[in-house]
Amino acid sequence: MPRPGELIPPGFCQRPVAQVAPELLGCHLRHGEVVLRITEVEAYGGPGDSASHARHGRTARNSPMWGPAGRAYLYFCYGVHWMLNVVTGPEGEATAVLIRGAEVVAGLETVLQRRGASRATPSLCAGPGKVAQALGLDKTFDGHDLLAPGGLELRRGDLPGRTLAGPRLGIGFATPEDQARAWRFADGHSAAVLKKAQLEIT
DNA sequence: CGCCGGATTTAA
DNA sequence: TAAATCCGGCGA
Repeated sequence: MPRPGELIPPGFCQRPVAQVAPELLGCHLRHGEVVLRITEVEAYGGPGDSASHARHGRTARNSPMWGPAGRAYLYFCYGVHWMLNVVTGPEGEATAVLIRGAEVVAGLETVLQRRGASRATPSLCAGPGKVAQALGLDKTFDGHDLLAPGGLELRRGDLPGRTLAGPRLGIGFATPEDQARAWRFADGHSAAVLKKAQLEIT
């Protein structure tokens, strides 16, 4: 990953979701002074993936998934949390990557305030709801272009120390085959990864 | 470590 | 009207 800090080019996100997802590890999410380094992600397929929000076709909520790659798809979960996804693949395919964990690179004071924490710990941004909260995201960022300067941006970071993979979390409603798919990826050298023991070296 | 409530949106 | 790509707090 040459030139850390540079905006990710559109071609990066236009590839198949299972290929893009692990390569997002180490990339940076920037919103104002806050910069997070991605440590854990999950790939979600289109209508054929019974774990995906796209499984019932296009709806008002998931419409950003059908749009161009590199856009944000944000949705509200369990009445409490916002979840950030990066749309991937060709337009109309409806695939996306859920950002599940991150480390703080810059803007720690702001992150601590948003998270209601007094000091940095490995779990400060470990969990999809925590990532969105740390970045100060909500509905207004749904559909936002992450590859253009301004607002929330996706930028080059560094490479993960070691890539781990395993089944996705919280998808008990999906078919056994889709539950078994190893579409959760994490940086094995990072502490900001939930249920790390369930992952294996790739 | 495991259970449990929170609080809202969504779509079958 | 159930279920949702969770989180933090509490008790053991």
